[in-house]
Amino acid sequence: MSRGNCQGQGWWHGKFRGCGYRLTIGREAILDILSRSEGHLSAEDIYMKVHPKYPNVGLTTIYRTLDVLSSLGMVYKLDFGDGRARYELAEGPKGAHHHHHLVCTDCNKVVDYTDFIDEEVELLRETEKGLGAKYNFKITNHVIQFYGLCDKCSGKK
Amino acid sequence: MSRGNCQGQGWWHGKFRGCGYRLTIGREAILDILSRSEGHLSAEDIYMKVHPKYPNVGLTTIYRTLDVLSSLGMVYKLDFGDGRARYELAEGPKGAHHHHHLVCTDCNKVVDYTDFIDEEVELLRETEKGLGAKYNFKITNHVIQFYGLCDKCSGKK
DNA sequence: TTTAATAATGGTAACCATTTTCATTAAGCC
DNA sequence: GGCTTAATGAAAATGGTTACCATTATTAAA
Repeated sequence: MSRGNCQGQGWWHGKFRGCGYRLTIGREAILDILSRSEGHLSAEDIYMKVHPKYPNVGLTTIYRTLDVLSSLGMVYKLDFGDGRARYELAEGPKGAHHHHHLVCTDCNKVVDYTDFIDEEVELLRETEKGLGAKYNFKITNHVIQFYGLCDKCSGKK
Repeated sequence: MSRGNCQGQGWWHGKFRGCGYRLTIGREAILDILSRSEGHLSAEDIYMKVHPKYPNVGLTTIYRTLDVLSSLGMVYKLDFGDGRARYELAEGPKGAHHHHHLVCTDCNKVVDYTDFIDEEVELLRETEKGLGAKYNFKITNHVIQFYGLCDKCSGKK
């Protein structure tokens, strides 16, 4: 297999193998879907997209794979408060832009924003350091999200 | 019973009536529990605490009441990522301290912190204004939360 | 290549917090 | 007290996610 630089079989190949996981058809299909569709897909969304091409990849595998991916830090598991988790690929090899989310509570539209990101990230980093020390927490993650009504939905009613 | 000035029947009486809601035993019991127990209670937690005194207040009513309370802004509905919602009284008449949360992903312990709150709130306000204008969102809410391992849990294993 | 060890899979049933349904009860107003 | 209608509770339904388990695929060893 090629050297470590992510050419030829997807940059994730190495990551999987390095952690003792096997790179299977199903997993590859899921990663493929995630990387080709910019968005926040639910497990079922992914299932729907994978199924036509690979009809024998079950929903269970989708969930299991997303779990693995998220524990490897390759995928972010997002919660927009509508009762189903969404998943998005973490920064790839070339580092997709870090962003936060703005969620419409009516139509569930999600806007990725990067405005203020620098300030937010800086404050988060600072806060993490402070809180971690004060409360003896080993902070691994954070959520910052805004909820409201989008253009269209705030006009209704 | 006394006149309208919030003496003797709880400060929430007026708020309820003013919005066309009826003040019932169940609702009062729930508010009572929420205001007396500092914490983040799940619907079932509340049910458990209400039940001994008012055995005929059902879980359904708990859920429905929490919904009303949260739509009135009297209660915050929180999501710590463990599959069940938590509720806490919003600032009462004397204004409890605004705080954010630090959640242990292992034992689900939650720390309310107020450190950095001022900076956070200021940044949030700014961001809300900026994002609202740019994306035409009417922002009504935000979440800022940290996840990690608490003192005890990071020591295990 | 054959084989053995074990990781991964898919279908189904289970899980469990939350909602819905609907007939009954109780609040608030006269 | 009587009336209108919101509120209620019990049970059933819902729906995303997980557990179970027998089967299959992958890898390393022989």
